[in-house]
Amino acid sequence: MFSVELTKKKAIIDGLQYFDLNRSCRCGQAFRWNEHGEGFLGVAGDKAAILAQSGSRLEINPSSAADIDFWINYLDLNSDYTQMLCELNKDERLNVCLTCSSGIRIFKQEPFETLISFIISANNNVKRISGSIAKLAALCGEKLRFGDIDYHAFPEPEAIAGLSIAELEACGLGYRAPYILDTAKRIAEGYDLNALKHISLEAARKELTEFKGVGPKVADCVLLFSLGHTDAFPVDVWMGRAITELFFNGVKPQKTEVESVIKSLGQYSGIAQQYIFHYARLMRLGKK
DNA sequence: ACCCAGGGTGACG
DNA sequence: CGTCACCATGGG
Repeated sequence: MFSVELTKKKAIIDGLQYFDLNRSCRCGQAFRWNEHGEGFLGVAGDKAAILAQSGSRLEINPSSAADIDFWINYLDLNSDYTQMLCELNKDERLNVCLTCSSGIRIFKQEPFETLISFIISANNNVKRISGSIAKLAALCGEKLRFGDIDYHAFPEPEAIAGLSIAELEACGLGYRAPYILDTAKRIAEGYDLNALKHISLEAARKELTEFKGVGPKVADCVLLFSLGHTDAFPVDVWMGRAITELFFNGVKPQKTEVESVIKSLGQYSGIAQQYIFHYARLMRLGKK
């Protein structure tokens, strides 16, 4: 599948297929990856890494040498996308998306971090979302060092739960501040997000939308990006446009018609969603 | 000044 | 059940 070569502190992965670091880091699934030299510097939880790709070769430079397996799992490199892509490519309407978006992998993120991040994402844009998360981490995330790089871990639920509304608003969270506070308190009190991995998509959705600031779209992002539900299908403004163009010849469909299309995409519809989303933004569908 | 951004809430019918 | 004004904030 792929080989791993370990040096003192780095790992060289070779023989990768269907992996595009640049697209995966920029596609809007995670908000703590930034360009760094030839690659990307990212933070997940309390871990950081510098990643650089050249063809089928990926260099992983982790903040701790013990985290190589963590990053291989985070990047979902152990999954074989061959069969899934083959499955999705049977739908001709997806061909153009899969071509333009090839190599995007769904990162396996931590549920609480993902939940907070996507509550922030509501009616917001990627640049501002990233900025707010960075400010939140700087405010109450553990301060850590990676070589000569200072960074902050994503805050623990208890840390966010201890903030005031004013402190949260200072992170640029606007009207979402009380949602973030309430959610952090619930998790700090012991709500187990990981349990949602093992129940049905519908039941998990219902649970998540009980959190303030979490509607169907945010719930599906959390389910897809952190809870292993590959058939969760977030529909935002871009997806609405893309579905209208790709599946309904530009005529806005009914809600039930959209649901029918999603169902037809099968158990990997969420992965397809990511490819379609990237395609829609790339093509600026619905804009000049 | 207006519109938009990986939408959700609450009120109203 | 569906619709819709409103919600903070910053960039285009």
